Amino acid sequence: MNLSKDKTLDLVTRCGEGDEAALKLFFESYSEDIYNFPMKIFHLSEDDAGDFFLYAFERLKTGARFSSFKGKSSFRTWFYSVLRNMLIDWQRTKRELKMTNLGKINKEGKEYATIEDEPDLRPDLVEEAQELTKHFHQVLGEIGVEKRVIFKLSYIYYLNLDEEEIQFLIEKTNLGVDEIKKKILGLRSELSKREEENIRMEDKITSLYLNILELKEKQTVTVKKAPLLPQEIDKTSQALKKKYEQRKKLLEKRKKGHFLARTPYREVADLLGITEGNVSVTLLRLIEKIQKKLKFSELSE
DNA sequence: GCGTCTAATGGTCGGCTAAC
DNA sequence: GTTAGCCGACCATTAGACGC
Repeated sequence: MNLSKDKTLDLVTRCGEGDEAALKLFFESYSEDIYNFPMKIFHLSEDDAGDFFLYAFERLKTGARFSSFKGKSSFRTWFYSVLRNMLIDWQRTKRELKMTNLGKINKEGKEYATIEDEPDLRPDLVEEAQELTKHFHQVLGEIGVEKRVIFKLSYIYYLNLDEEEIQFLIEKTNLGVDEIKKKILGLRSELSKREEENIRMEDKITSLYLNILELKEKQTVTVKKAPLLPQEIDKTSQALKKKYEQRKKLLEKRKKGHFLARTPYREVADLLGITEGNVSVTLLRLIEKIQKKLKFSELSE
């Protein structure tokens, strides 16, 4: 459904006031956009898009978010920014749930999500993520301590070393506990810069998508004036092509896992006194092994 | 068969400059 | 201010050899 600018502004204002009829009409008009958003911009699967839809719905249904729309930009531009921020929050929540047990309990004794200080209304998803975390650590625990340390050091930004692993590092490096902790803190600090850069790249992907939408709109308008402005059409087409290529490159990088804050092999190799090639090959085989085990257990359930 | 290592290769990044 | 192109340095991956 395409509403006029005035009608959209009126609808959004009423949603901001918590008007139930307006909220109902809003979801009737924009459900499809919310659902398609993660697939179009972040190339997520339909399953993930469904999960994100529920996440977004829970956060939009009160109408409180709409009060920040002042009509300075087009509603769609504003709305996509809101969805983009929500999607980043959702992905972070998912990632944290997969890596660690949240362990945060509210006054009523319920677990809550880390991003927003409110109860998590999707217990099924929480349970599923916790199960996966448990499984992942179980599989990791079956690997020898040396390999496990290589793996955890490589992803030290997201994982913690247990006592056995720290003891192994002490013996292997002849460093004291404090020195090892200092080293790990140093690595995490460096990696946090990389994580910030990753978030910046996610923002860039969204911004490119919005640019593409604007250019497409411009192209439609210009084509209507053709053949008077053929050069203008050509210019817009070229700009559009360029934006598509930039976005494609970033999406490919993300697909290859370049948006993960992984410790450089050199750091891991130096600390353990092994070669970088050794780290690389060990990590590659470990990842294959872990994936195989996780897939096998999924199939056997 | 598995693990480790090395050398070669390909890919990426950062700095610089020029053009728009 | 942004983008593209170039180049050298650095990093990650891979193939192949070797030992257990």
